[in-house]
Amino acid sequence: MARSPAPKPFSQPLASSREFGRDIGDAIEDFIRRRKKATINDVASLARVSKKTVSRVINNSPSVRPDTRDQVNEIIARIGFRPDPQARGLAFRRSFLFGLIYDNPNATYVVNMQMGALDSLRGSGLDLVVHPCDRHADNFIEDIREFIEMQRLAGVILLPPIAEDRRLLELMEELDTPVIRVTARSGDRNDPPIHTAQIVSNDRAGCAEGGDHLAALGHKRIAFINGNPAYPSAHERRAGFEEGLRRNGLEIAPDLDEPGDYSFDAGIAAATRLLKTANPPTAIIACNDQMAAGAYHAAYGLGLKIPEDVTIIGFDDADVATRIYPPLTTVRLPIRDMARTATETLMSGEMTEQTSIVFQSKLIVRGSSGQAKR
Amino acid sequence: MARSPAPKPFSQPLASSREFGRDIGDAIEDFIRRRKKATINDVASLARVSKKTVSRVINNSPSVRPDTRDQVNEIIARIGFRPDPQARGLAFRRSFLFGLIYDNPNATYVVNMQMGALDSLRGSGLDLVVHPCDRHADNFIEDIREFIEMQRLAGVILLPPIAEDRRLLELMEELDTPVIRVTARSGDRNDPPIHTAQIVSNDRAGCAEGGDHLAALGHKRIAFINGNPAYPSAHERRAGFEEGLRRNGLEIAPDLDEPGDYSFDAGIAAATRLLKTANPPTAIIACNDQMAAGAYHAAYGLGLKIPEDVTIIGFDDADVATRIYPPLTTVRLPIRDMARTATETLMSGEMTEQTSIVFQSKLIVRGSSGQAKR
DNA sequence: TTGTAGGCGTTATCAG
DNA sequence: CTGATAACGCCTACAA
Repeated sequence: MARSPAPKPFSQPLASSREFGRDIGDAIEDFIRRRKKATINDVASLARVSKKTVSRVINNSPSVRPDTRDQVNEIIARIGFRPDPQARGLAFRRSFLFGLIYDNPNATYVVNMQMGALDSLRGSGLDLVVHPCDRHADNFIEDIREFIEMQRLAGVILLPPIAEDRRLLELMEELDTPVIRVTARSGDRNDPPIHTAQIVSNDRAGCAEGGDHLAALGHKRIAFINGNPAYPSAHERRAGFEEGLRRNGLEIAPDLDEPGDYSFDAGIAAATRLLKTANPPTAIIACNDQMAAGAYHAAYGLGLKIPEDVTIIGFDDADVATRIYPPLTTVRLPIRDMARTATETLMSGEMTEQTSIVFQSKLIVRGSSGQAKR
Repeated sequence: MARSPAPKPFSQPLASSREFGRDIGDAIEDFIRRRKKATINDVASLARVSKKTVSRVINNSPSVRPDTRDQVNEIIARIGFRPDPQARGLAFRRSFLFGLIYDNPNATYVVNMQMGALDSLRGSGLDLVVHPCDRHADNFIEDIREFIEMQRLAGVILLPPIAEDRRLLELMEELDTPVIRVTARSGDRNDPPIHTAQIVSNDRAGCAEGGDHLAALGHKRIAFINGNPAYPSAHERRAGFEEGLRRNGLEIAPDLDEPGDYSFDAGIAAATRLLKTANPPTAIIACNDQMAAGAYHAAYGLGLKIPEDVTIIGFDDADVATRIYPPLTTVRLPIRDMARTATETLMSGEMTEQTSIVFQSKLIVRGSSGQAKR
């Protein structure tokens, strides 16, 4: 996976106040008047240097005499030259585009990731191409291969859950395009090692805080609605909650342990079963906010009050967490920050297979959690 | 705004089972074995034709003899040649990227638009570059200009509210890049005409249905929480609701007419004021779902029940509409369909300044609306 | 219908 | 440090 460092994106040089000979000044005025898109040739002839020298300036080559550089930069600023990414890309065999690839149904999550990536991309001359995909489609891998190869992406960001997909990681290894994965930390499961830089979220930390929180509120009969077990995040979150409960002498009630799949409907179904049992829980932990919202519906549908009759906790701190009533106690991940860091790491070109930056999750206490009545 | 039609994106030819001479077959096998990215030159030499002929096949030029075309396509399929968008773009002076430009805080809306656009782009060889922006930033216009000019976008899709921005429309007119705007129909307001193709949503139709709906439920004391008046959509929606009420002999109670700005917090504030009045409304119309969710919070905060004590209606049918309890009666816009159509229209190249495709909104009745008690 | 020469705007090579 | 010349992969113009 040895990779040449990405070419440095273009950055606008500051205009200097250097003086030009009268003739050159006129030539520049002429040029500006024509209002045509400037090319490297225009800069070269106006600056009386070769294209290659201009190219060197553009790419911050150290082997340019300072005054030559200044002169070129002056012209560039004056005529408003911007190198064409297409032409540069053709020569570099690499575009000035980052690809964001995902198969994630959570709109808020995706948009936050996009925003974070764009935060870091802004002003760099790079742009973001989004590529949702369907990991269950027959051409899943081929579709992505084509996307990356055709666009000759400068970098790729993979979001969960496909960032865990073996087939995809193999593809990335083959493609020789810088990649970074965003993923939930897979603590102690013994998967084969992954040779890709990653931004990992420590889902456990915040979940454990959730366990503490429930203990502090006096809850003893605690239910759990699991996430989709196909995703590492589901295991991580569960492990986190269990750890938090265990260190307080508590546990998930074995008879109140429901499967789920991260969907709103699964949340309704699971919570309905839980709340209809003879000895219902005083608190329900849902593996994400969507299912927590489902639990609200189940509770309200049964005429229960939140948090008086049942405490509910979620995970994600998605928009929905504050929209449902009462606002949901949940665990927040710094999504946008993660995306920023992922993008910056990718841009820096200084990452290795070992690169792994961890972000901590944390509990946000809101109105859905209350004192246990029993 | 005269524009040359966009070059047709590349589409994969079907592999045929044509027979090759032994030597050519070998050459192909050799090529495939080398596993290097194929170029137009490879195809040309293997097919024993000139690059230009291959180019014609790629671009579906009619002036290629059918059997020549087949032969070239056969080679293309066999060696897996895909034309390089960068090189094509350089020659065409136009990239194979569509830009989606917006300044919209609604994640669901944005993602739906992206999905719709990508639905239509899929398999076309075009990709989508997303470009959120800040219409209040100093460099708002320049930022977008640079984005479009540098990437030489093949097309641009503008979403509301910036699709209404005069400065931006002037820029687009100047830039000579195909654009399509997505916007709320501005019925009878006498703005200067807009010279850009547009996909318009008829927000009124569904809102009027909302008025009918409230009338049918016997509501008479009806409150309104307005959207941000800076957006045409706010006026359109209001006009729609008013029309629906009026044709049933009803109106928005003059003393229950609250300003708003589409934000959740504004919804809470306005609804709180409304519900605390001496003679509160039996129904509240909110200009979007976020504010409707805010109204839920206000109602619940005051110990009221929905819909027993107050009926609430929103607009958008955003995710949140089904997550809050009870599910919200709201007006749905076919966002994704609109994005698909916008994209297809842009791809077809057959649009004019006059192009204007209207999508109807419609009422979705859910649990938040009930019979008026008074 | 097909091919040749040249160009799109940039960078790589390798001399000076 | 700088520059001429040849790519990069494809398309347009003009010929044949």
